[in-house]
Amino acid sequence: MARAADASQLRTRPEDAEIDLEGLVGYNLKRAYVVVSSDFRRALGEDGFAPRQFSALSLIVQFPEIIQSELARKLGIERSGLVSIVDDLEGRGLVSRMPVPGDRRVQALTPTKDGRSAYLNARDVVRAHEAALLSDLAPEEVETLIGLLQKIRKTEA
Amino acid sequence: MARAADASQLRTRPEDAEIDLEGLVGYNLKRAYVVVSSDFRRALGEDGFAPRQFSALSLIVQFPEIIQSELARKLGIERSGLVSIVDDLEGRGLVSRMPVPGDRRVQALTPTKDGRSAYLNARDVVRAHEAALLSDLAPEEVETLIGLLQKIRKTEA
DNA sequence: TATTGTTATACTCTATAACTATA
DNA sequence: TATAGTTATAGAGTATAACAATA
Repeated sequence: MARAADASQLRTRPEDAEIDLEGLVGYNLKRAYVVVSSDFRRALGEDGFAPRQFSALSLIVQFPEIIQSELARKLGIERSGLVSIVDDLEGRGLVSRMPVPGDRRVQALTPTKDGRSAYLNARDVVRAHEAALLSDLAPEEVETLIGLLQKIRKTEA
Repeated sequence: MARAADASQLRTRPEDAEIDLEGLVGYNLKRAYVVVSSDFRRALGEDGFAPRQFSALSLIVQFPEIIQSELARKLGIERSGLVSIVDDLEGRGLVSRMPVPGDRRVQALTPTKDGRSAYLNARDVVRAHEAALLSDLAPEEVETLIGLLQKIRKTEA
């Protein structure tokens, strides 16, 4: 052999040129999400919103009187998983479960005044966190990225 | 009011035009990752590799004799979290923990013959899964997406 | 003192199944 | 029969802290 090779650092066979974890969308999605979500938590602080609380509150503010089943559907999670999220938001006085005349099975979710302002405040923090984290990307790149991610989401069953 | 509004479906105030969960990179990343990873699991089957087993095996094949600490670092997880992943791969006979002369603390991870062929086989299944799932994206779009995701990863602490 | 692999432990997120009260 | 909310439960995945062996 012409050169000594560090077996732990170099590819050793021609077919290994095809071994490329970095070329997979799934792997890169996961790694990028870890970076963004941990920075999200850092930005929102110890007792701030976790990503799922923030998403849920955002949709409750956007669609006041949304019922839990519909919110779960929009978030892409099971109804059962939403219970603790709403419990938390209600416990903080940010959201109210309201009876709906005409169907006593359902609970309409409405933001309280505190909930609306807590949301608007958190939204600004989240925007600042994304702006700082994505400062290496041009605005068009961020738009492109979001468009491509939404294209992938649309392929869902 | 000129038109009746369904409060659960329409924005009701001007400032709410700025409420836009869909405009956040983090939210879209998470949703897209859920789509891709659940399709990954479906494609690889009940007792196939989970994403993290696949990633670990891929790097062990790419870097034979890699030590556990270094593999954890490359994967972006803690050393302690890698133990059960390697236990699983070793239990299936796909990877061996080998002593390293000169430093008796470390374990070098090497794929077995079965491990290498199981990996190459799984890699083909993963590629087919991604090709099918991303068939709405042009090849340049996939490249662009991966490039942008890697840019985000590079901002990590 | 520092590092490697390991164990114990706990926490977050999520899913499934079953229950209740309604429809 | 079917649906909305709920509870109980379990399983990934991951992190932190501590330990033994070794450097």
